[in-house]
Amino acid sequence: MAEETRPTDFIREIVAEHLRSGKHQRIVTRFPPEPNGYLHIGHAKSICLNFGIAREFGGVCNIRMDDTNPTKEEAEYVQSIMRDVRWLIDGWADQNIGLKHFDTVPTRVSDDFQQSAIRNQKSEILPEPLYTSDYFDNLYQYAVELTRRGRAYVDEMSPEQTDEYRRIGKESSFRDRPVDENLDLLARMKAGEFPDGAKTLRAKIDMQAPNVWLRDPVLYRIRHAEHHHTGAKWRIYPMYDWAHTLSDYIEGITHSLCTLEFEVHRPLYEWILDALELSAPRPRQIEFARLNLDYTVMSKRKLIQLVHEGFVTGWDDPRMLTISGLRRRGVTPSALRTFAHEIGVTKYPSLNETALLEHAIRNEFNRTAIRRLAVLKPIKVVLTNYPAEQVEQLDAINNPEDPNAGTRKVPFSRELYIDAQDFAEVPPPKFFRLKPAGEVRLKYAYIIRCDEVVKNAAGEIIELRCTVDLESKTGGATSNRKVKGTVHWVSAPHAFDTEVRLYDRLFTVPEPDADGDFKKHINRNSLKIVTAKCEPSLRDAQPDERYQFERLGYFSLDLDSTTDRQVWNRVVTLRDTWAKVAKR
RNA sequence: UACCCCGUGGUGUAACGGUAACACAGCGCCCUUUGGAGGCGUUAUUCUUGGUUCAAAUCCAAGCGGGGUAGCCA
Repeated sequence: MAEETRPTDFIREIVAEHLRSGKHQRIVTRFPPEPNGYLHIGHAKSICLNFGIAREFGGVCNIRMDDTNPTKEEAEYVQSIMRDVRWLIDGWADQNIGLKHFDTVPTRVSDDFQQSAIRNQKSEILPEPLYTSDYFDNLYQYAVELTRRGRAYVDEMSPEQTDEYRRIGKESSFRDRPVDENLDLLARMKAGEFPDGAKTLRAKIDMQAPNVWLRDPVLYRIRHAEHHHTGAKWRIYPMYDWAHTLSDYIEGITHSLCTLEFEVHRPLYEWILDALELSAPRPRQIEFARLNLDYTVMSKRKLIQLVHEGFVTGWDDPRMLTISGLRRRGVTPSALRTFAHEIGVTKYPSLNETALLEHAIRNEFNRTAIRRLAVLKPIKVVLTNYPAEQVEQLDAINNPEDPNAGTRKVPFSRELYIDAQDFAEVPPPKFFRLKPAGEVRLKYAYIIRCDEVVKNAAGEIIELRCTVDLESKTGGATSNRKVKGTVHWVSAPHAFDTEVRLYDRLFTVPEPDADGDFKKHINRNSLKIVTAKCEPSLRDAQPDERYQFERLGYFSLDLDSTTDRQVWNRVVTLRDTWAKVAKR
């Protein structure tokens, strides 16, 4: 399997070296989402990287909610994130997930601290992730320690002034406050004595540093806000750099993998570990390029606009590249993992073609999907020389790629449906399908010839009257006759109707946000709903099964399905070389 | 503007100083009771210029191009 071939990237090389040299005995990575939105395929890349490394090197990947900003985060997102992560790694890295250990918060009390993996019990109750906010006490103690060491101070400048001073490299007049005063002020900040924005705790580094993140970054800000996880306990909240670095340290993370935009934060990450003189082994931050895909947008901000402004039906709209959208559409975790594996991991900010994702899906589904016959846009075909009351049960192969999938019976009768696209009254060149006086094979059945095109008053085609070569059935005398085209069909009296949702890309251009106005490139025809005619055996279709409607694509049952009416999602079309030829 | 990072076929990745490999996409042919799948073939003076070396995609320098950062967001 593709995902089993050994992937080697610069991060895995570093990890392997750290194991070889004995710097670490056991690898601990982490996936640290902020619970302020749904996970998307870019997060999937990160999940596959972090859990993949834990899995390959026999380590652990902690899942930690990076919840340091009470005004932006909500508990409901925690549930969706957990669901998405577990779905994506299920059956693959279950043994490597690091969760909250029986309600015990990790506390690094010794150098050999190690986070334990918790077995995925597959219970209905979602296990609890780790939370940065569980370390708030710890983080505060570290802040006191930093202040005591004279490496931090309480500042009173306004946000605007702080920005301005940072830009020009000027020191705050509060910078050289005595340690005792800083300690006192910090304690009073914590006690809630000051209003929002009145004071901050700042690291005392170097206001002239070329890297602006070293120009006395803010470590704590005052926020009189309720936190989704810690409630009303805190009035000061740590900033990302402080919280993330020390959470990594507390959990014994060995490799802290993040995206490129945090590259300039790394000196600060290391400064924090140094300033506190924290004992080895220390975590190491390594950055990689985030996932970019063509014909889509990836940021949470833009995805949320698509939802709120009604361009899609929700976070799990099958057109959305959120994990929940992909899941609903019918993409499997394994296909997503294969995709993540195939795009690789580098520091080059690339733009990947969505075609690669489609390929990963097709490649897997070709091996696993059950073949069925369905007609999306029916045209009636009447076989004039076939007995009116006769019904044959023909053998059809369930999956030519998998002999064990066996066969099934498909009813055949005098009246059928074929797809409108498989008939042309005035055929273009190289049209191998049905045309007046032309022949075509009905898959698993007979060769037919079109004798007559019947139209209504409006000139629309009502039915095709055809004759069937009665000897041409599989195993028959003329079954091996050379006929250029083969077409799918369904017996009219036996077929049943279903709703089928056909999806196209959400945007019309490869880089919708290149000009800063992605909404004007939205594809208004990204969803088409049709009523399809399906062969009877499809009545038993299962939600977790993937189907190929022959010659059309791969389909999956949508959760809107009821006992009365099935709703299908087209996950991806089949490769269609004829469509390309026809275009020219 | 300052600082940091990155430049290998159309796209993405590999080659770890020894003469450019793989996947996807495209195109052509073969095969086919899915115009699917499969098989075969085809696409690169490794951004530029200089330097080091017997030897450079790999090391060094400059230029050019792209990306990131400059929230009391993460």
